[in-house]
Amino acid sequence: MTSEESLTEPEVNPLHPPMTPRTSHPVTMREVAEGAGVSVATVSLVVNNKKDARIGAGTRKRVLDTIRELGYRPNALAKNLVSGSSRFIGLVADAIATTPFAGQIIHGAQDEAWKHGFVLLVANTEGNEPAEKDAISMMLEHKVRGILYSTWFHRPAEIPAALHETDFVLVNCFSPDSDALAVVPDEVHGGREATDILLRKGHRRIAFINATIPAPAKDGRLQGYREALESAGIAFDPHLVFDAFPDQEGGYEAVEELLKRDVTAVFCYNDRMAMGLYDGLKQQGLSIPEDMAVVGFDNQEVIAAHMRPPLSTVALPHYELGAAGVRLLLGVDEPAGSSVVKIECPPVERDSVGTNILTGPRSRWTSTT
Amino acid sequence: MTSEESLTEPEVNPLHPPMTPRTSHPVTMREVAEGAGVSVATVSLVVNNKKDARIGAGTRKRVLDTIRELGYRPNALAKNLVSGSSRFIGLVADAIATTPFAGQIIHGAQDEAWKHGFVLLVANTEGNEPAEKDAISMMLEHKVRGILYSTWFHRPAEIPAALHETDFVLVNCFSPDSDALAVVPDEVHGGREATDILLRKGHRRIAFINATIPAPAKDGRLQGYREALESAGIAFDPHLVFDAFPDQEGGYEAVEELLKRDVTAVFCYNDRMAMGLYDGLKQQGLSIPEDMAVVGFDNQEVIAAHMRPPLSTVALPHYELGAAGVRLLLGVDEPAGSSVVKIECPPVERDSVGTNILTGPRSRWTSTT
DNA sequence: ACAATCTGCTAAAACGCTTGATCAAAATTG
DNA sequence: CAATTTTGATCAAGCGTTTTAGCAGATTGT
Repeated sequence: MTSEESLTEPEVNPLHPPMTPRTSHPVTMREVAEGAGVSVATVSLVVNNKKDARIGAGTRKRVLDTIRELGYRPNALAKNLVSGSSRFIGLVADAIATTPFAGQIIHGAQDEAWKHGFVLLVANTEGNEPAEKDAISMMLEHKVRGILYSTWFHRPAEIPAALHETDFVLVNCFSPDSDALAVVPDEVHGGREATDILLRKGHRRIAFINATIPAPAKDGRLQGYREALESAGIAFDPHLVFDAFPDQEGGYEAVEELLKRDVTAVFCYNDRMAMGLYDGLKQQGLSIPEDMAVVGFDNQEVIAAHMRPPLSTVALPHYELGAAGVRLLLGVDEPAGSSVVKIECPPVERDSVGTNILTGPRSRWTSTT
Repeated sequence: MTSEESLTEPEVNPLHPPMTPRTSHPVTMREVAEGAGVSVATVSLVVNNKKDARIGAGTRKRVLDTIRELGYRPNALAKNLVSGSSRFIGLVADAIATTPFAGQIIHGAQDEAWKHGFVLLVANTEGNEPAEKDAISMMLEHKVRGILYSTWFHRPAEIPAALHETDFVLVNCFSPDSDALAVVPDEVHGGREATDILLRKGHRRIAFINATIPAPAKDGRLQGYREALESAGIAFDPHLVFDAFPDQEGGYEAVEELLKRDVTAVFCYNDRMAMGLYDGLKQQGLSIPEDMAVVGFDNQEVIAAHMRPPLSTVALPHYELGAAGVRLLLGVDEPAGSSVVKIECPPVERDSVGTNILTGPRSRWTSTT
């Protein structure tokens, strides 16, 4: 190599593979600056087009062009470093996989986070302690804006100590002995909605098959059932309420008990139970909703919408839980009153409740999904 | 300020709120260094306990203690900045929520990523173009190690241009016109497994109700069905194969056609179809598996395991898809031969196929989940 | 015509961490 | 005991940004 390398014009040479420098290491702001013949500061100002920055039209264009030419992408890591705070929100779930529900929580959280310029960092712990600790550590190390700690079914939860090192919101669970922010489904309201569906059809004797296992849902839905009856001026008959294991088997087996009750309608603790109940009823030669109107709970799309007839139910607002969790975390929503925010469970009417038993088949309540 | 500020003893003063500095801004390495009376370099060496770094036992302990005292957490952002590469893996999904399946992909990916010290950045695009572009951009800006691009059902997919700016792997989809790395379920193998379940029970005339809509699954499963028959020395009878819409309704309505076929067993394109089929069969007074053995496909836990009787099916390996995707991305696995890796679909036997129709009720194949 | 103002841009210090080069002191050698 | 090696720890540069302060030249006001 001879010394006079600067013989060539110092004009912008056809630098880099003309477009998309895919193989090479990422293009930095400095390279853009050099390419455009300006300082990095200028590039930064253009990139973020700061309102009060005074940049000449020509320069701006030159920078923008160079950016396009080089395929520059800002480095979020560096950006976060200097700004001190990252745009991450952590989501710790105890069962991403076990259930379709978790997906909805993630979805809601991710949408809402995105809306505010944040991205989701997810970790699955499959309920195991050390994994959970690791997950939280990792998130803290990434300086997340905060953490959503979610469970796949509504329940009380212990708050992992590390969570206190950052902002956090419990999603689908709550802490009985602290006033941590939490978002949970409004079980009582849901129970009322479920019962109301049947009441609106004119049913007066409505059974409620509750779960055998203790849970906020168990108590809440029962209370909702009672409240709905009361509002309708119907006396609560304890005889119409009994327990079964909350799955298909349980529902199937509950049929015998149910038929002793002399009711025209039944509210099942969940959709799976209703699914089993369907089988049992059909086996008895009974038809739904003519012989027995049925509503479930959970709105498990895969089953509820496609049973024969499609099952009326009440939806668990998982999407909303995730979204509300993020809003609470970011302070977009303020918790009113209690630190536990309750989200309504919207009713979903399908054919399993038929038409109004009083006004006949022309009821306007029937809907198909 | 007078000049003699160093009057106070330079000994470690009781700095900071004794423990867990929750309110204040995060503790940095420099604060630890000051606290322990060493340089940041030393702290760094201790934190990462570098093998070849020579640190005195005393110093090490002092640093470690200070770290604990102050509640120091390394800043992953800064760490990544200097090292150039982040420990992120992006997961772009077209439908986190619509289906329970996506959850499994996330789960598998997250477990595997974690295993290699990576964390998952998830983004849901709900199939819409701009969201997808944004998601990918965001991931590129975070300098992810690579991106998993996943779809909720197995299908050909177009590769978003931006993906080429980093390493990526298609999950549950593939690019017909490029040799991009991809992981998909082995539909053919699955079809064979499904058919084999029935063959093992001694069935010879087996119907296959395929989907009406075109998909890799449609062709693959059919081919698997044919291969299985062939291996068993049974001639393929096109009359035994017909199409139905792949949901409960479709299955229900397919019963009529099915019963014209004079078969003892049926392989349904998916579980939902099988679910409808159950209803139809029962309504005809037929019982499963005595009058008709049934296998489905997908192993949708919510339904398959809890139908009456529990449905034999073939599982879509979503968890494995996610995990294999990550391995492929990180180069842990090398694709053998084709750039499209096929994952086996394991059979899941339940009671819907009953006992061997030839050897009677003592078959060892029956299993309950 | 000269100060005051405005315009367009740059220098340089952070941000929290890693790491190769150094360096002083202590331990080992011949 | 001087020369060498080892040990223990520090310096300082750098990762890719943002941002404050500031500087030169152009434009205005009087």
